[in-house]
Amino acid sequence: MSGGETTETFGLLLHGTARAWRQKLDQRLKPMGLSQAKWRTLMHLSLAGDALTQAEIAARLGVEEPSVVTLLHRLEREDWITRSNSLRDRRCKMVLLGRRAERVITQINSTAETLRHELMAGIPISDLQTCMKVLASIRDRADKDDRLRSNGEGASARRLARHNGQTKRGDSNPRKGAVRRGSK
Amino acid sequence: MSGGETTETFGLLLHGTARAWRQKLDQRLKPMGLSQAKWRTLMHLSLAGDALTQAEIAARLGVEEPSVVTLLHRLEREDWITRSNSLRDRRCKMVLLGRRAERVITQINSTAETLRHELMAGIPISDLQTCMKVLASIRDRADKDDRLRSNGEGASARRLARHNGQTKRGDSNPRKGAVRRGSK
DNA sequence: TGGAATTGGTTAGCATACTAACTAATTTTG
DNA sequence: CAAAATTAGTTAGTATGCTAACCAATTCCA
Repeated sequence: MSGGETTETFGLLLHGTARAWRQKLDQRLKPMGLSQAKWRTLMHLSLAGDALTQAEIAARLGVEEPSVVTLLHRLEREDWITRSNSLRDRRCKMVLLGRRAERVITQINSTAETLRHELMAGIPISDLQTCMKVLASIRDRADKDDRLRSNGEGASARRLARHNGQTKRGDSNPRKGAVRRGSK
Repeated sequence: MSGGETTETFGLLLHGTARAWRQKLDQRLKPMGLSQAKWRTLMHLSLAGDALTQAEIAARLGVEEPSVVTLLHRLEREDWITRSNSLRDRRCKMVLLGRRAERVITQINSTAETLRHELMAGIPISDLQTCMKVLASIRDRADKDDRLRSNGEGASARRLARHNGQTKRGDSNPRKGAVRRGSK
């Protein structure tokens, strides 16, 4: 290992911890027929208390829209949610919880809560808070756009799309013309 | 702050941070034709300094063997590695770095190193260490097997497959039927 | 007001990871 | 030693996520 010891391990540790957590949660929710992606979607819908558009869901989950398309397809196919066209805006589809989901939401939340408790039991609150501060700091930096560095153009406060507001991805996304292809 | 708030955010934060880090790394390595999964594989091969079997690679990466199969397929197709049958054990395939990989390994490592530096710049070492301690603690707990607790059955103290040793996964994998006697 | 840009959703194609079930080779054991 | 079990690798099928490219509706603005 070439680098500093501390920094070397951090990435692996962070990744490994998130992974272990996710897998454990998956493992416990699987008997209910739910993966983490599905559970998180249902949870956000439940928190919202109201129908959401797919774009809003994508923003809250922190994933791209095409990802939620298939995710919602699966959820719909399994009767967890329903989708209907918005009357306001004919582009939108409103997503809301189905009966089946409402019945198990609390159960699901308590499972997740129990796991959280188990995993963090005995860790001093202050350490936990320090850890969260560090993580938030790292995440904010990682979320920030590069290209302030490499690219000399305007690059003023581009988007910063936080994934908990409903800011969509107003990125430079020239869908139509002049795209670069053929890389690899 | 009372308990709920802290624990509520932690999972999301952990997940989001790991995710942001991963995406940033992917984004920077992509121009070199490498994703994180590929880069990590090459790094572990490089660290080993010698050929590894696929099972060893899976253990080091912390993924299942079927996952490395396709991963190595892609790496081989793109000339990053070569695979050959072992002379010792005709079941095994030995995997080793190709020329192409050797040439860029250092470059790859330095990219990752730079990113780490950027992301953690300005964070006090002591905070970082506290954070790592917390993460390690959580990960260890999440990796541990359940069913000592909730399940009253024999439970035969499974193993605890750490994903950094070379412990293989003698996991619950009853391929055919009815195995499970006191191995280990 | 009418074209241009933006936004919401979709499809297509790929990357990554999983479990289940299989084959082939080796090791364990009765 | 031969049967049984384990180990290494594979294939098949699925879940989850991504980017690129597209359509349709809406909004912006000259």
